Amino acid sequence: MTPPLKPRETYIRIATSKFAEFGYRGVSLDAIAKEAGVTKQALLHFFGTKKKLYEAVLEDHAADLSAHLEATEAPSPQERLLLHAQFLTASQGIRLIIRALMDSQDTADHWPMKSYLDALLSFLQMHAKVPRSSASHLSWINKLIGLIQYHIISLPAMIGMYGPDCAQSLEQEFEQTLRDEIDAILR
Amino acid sequence: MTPPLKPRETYIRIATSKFAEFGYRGVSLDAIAKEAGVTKQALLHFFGTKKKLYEAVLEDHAADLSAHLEATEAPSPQERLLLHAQFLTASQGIRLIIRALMDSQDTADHWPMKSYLDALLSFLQMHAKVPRSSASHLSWINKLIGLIQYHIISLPAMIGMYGPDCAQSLEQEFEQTLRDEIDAILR
DNA sequence: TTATGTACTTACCATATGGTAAGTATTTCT
DNA sequence: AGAAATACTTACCATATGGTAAGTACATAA
Repeated sequence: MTPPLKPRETYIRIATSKFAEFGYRGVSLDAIAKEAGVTKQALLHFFGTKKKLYEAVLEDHAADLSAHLEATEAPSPQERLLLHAQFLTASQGIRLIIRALMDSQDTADHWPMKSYLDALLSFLQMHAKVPRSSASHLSWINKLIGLIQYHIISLPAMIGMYGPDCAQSLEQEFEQTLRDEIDAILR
Repeated sequence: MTPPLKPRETYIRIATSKFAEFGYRGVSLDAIAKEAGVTKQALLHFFGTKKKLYEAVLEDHAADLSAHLEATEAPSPQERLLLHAQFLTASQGIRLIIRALMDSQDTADHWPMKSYLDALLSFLQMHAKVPRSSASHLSWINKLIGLIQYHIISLPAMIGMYGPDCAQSLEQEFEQTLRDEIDAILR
C-alpha cells in the first residue's frame, strides 16, 4: 500500500488538477484549500503566495512528464513515443501546459516546462533516422502537442455540438494521426 | 473613410481582444470598460451581464470567421483554405476559440462557434477530392486548428526558452506544415 | 413642446480574493 | 522536561468584482 502523501504533495496534486481545469486566474486559493479540507492559510504556509504555488505545480508537473518519458519502455522508439503521447493524452498535463502557455505573460517570467521540452528534444535527436535541425524537431514537437492538446480540449465541445456518436470516430482518427506523425519523424 | 463604430461594436471589439488574451475569468468588466473609456455600467447597459457580453463576443467572432471563409477568393480551393488558415493564424480568433473551448464547462451551455465549424465542414465536403465521412473531416479540422493554435500560443514561450533565433525557422516549418496538411486533404 | 429612447453616469452593495498577523496543537529533537 | 519545528487555525484587512438602482444629458419623434 502506498504511504500517505505528505501535505505538500497533496496540495500540489489538487492544485495541479484545478489549475489545469480552470487556469491560474480561474482558481482561488480557497477553492483549492476547500478541496483539500483545509483553510487557504495552510497553502500560504507552504507556498507563500498563489504565484509560487502555481510555479511549484508547473515545475512538479514538468518533472513528472520527463520522468514518464524516461521510464517508458517499449520495443522501439516509435512505440515508446506513442506510449508517452498516449499518457499525455490521458493525463491532465496537456491542459496544464496550454494554460501555462496562454497565461505566460500573466504569470511566468521563467519557463518551468523547458526541462520537459529538452527531454523530448534529446529523445528525438537520439532516435530520428534522418538528422534534422533542433528547430525542426521543436516544430514537430509543437505539432504533436498541438494535436493532442486540441483533441483533448475540443472533444467535449465536439460532443456537445455534434452528439456523442462523433466521439468514437474522432478518437480513432486521432490515434491514427498520432501514429502517422510519429512514424513520419522516427523513420 | 470608415464610418465611426457604433458603441456596441466598439465594446465587442475591445472585449474580443481582452477575452482572447486573458480568458473569461481573466478579464473584468472594469478592464474592458476602462479601455473603452467608459464605466462598466455602459457595458451592463448593452449586454446585461458579463456572460451575455462574452456570448455576444463569441457569436460575433464566429460570424466574422465564417464571413472571411466565404469571402476569400483564390484560384484553387487549396489556396483559398491556405489564405483562410493564414488569416486565422494572424487574427486573435484562435486564442478566443481555445479560451472558449477550455472555459466551456465554465461558461457556455451552447456552442456559438458551431456555425463556423459547419461552414468549414461544408467547404471541405464540397472540395475534397476523395469523399470522406464528416467525422473524418471534423477530425482534420481539429488537426488544423490544433496546429495553428498551438503554434500561436507556444511561439512566445519558445522564443522565451530558445531565444529569438528559433522564431523564423519555426514560422517557416509551420507554414510548410500548413501547406502539406491542406494538400493532403484537398487532393 | 412634450414624450420617448439612447447612452450613458454616480452611488452603492454583497461577495470573493490574496494576503498579513498572531495564536494553537502536535510531534520531534536535545 | 524544555525547545523548536511542523502544520495548521481564527481573525482581520484592503482591494476587486459583478451587479442593482436611480439619475442625467442629449437626440429624435409626435
